[in-house]
Amino acid sequence: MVAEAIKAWVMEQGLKSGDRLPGEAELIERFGMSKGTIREATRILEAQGLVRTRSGPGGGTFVHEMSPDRARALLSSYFYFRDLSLADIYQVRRALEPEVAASLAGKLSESQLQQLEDIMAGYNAPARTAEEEREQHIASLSFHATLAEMSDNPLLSFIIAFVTRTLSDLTVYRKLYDPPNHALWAEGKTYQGDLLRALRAGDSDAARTTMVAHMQTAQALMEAQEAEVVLRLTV
Amino acid sequence: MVAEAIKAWVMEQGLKSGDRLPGEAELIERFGMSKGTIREATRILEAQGLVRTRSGPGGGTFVHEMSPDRARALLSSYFYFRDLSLADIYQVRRALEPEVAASLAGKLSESQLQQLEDIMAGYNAPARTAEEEREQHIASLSFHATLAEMSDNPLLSFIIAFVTRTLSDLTVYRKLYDPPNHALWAEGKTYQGDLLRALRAGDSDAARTTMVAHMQTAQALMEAQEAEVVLRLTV
DNA sequence: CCCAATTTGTTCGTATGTATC
DNA sequence: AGATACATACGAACAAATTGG
Repeated sequence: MVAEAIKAWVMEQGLKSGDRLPGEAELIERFGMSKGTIREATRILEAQGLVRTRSGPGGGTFVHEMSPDRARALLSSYFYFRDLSLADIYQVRRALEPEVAASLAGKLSESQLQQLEDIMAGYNAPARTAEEEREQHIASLSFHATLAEMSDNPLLSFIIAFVTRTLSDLTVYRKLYDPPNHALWAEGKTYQGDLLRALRAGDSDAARTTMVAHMQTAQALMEAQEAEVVLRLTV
Repeated sequence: MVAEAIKAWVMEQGLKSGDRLPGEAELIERFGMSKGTIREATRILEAQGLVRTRSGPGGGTFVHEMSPDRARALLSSYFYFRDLSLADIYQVRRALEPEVAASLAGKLSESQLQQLEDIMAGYNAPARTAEEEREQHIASLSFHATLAEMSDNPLLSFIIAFVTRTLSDLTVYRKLYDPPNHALWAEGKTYQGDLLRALRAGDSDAARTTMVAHMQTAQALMEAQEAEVVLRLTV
């Protein structure tokens, strides 16, 4: 396939992000294909997020560093036909997030800690409507994604961002925020406060055990809501 | 973009894997675009692994369930510009693999256990050439990918398959198998034997602690090799 | 503000390849 | 073998976007 050939050529040339590929005319000549075929090939590379094209003078096709969001979207379509359960997702969260918390204890700048506190401030007051409840639920998940982004491990950051985003989608899609479960929810917020204190104090063990407890609470909360939804649907 | 429109239409229709999309002619009519543009769109969907096309009568474009390997390849290109270190990869492995081992203890059929033993048999005898060492290294990683596939958690399976494959690539690319480090390597094999016994016995705690120890050994092995490589290159 | 040059984007007509009946 | 139904490929013309004078 032509796209593969172009991709191989680009890697062989050692092109970096931002570098320009030859224009359509030159690619046609170099690979001996018609314009339409070359265009299909560049579209394929674009769909894979490897390249981006602009028209106009100075335009063309450029090597592009895939955004985390694009990678997440591509991976999502892999799981489109594979149904992930809450238990599946939380098995991964329970294993990874305590590890992240422990590794970041004492390593965060004051502005980073402040950023996390700002997110928490978004759900200090109890939600009164289902709408508010949904927003707070999402914000609380973004707390975890933000924390993961502060890790200098890009693999770990990506996985946790992916997992929390998937959980957000599930929450909204299946309305897992309604009805509100205030008791467990408040307990979850307490854990996040404890976690922040441990991170600031540089107490790695406390951060880990707090996160473990938080994950258990969150999973219990979500699974209770899920059971509730099923009940509502079947009765 | 047309590809997005088609994708949305497919999801709206609730088409499942194997279902046929309208032919080019009908797509042209339905989306009001020319042949070439429609073709580019289907190529984009094909590149994302959502669709596959066949020529001939009864051919056409079909909804397709993305293969794990395709998903892995797409995700790999995300990390192409982001350099993953051994420490990054092992931070994830150390957190996830013991969890997998614990959750599978006592749950595997005899034929699954046999499959794992067969893989181990491939590196019973010590390697004598660098070539053999490389093959054994890869086989030992496939032991972990195979174990992960036995989990009924598709998210966990995918992540571990991705991580072990990335590690294989790194190993080959940076020749981390040469020179052989027999002492640590033998120790790693012992752990895998212990692990199999724990899995067969259904001892979940033993499986977990064995895997933890194995991960530590493996990371130490790999990092020692990495240091060795750097030394050879700089001296 | 408009014009001209450059480069991708789209269309149409036609021809070829490929698999099924 | 031949007809049919479909994707694949080519080429030439035209459209749209962007930049610089």
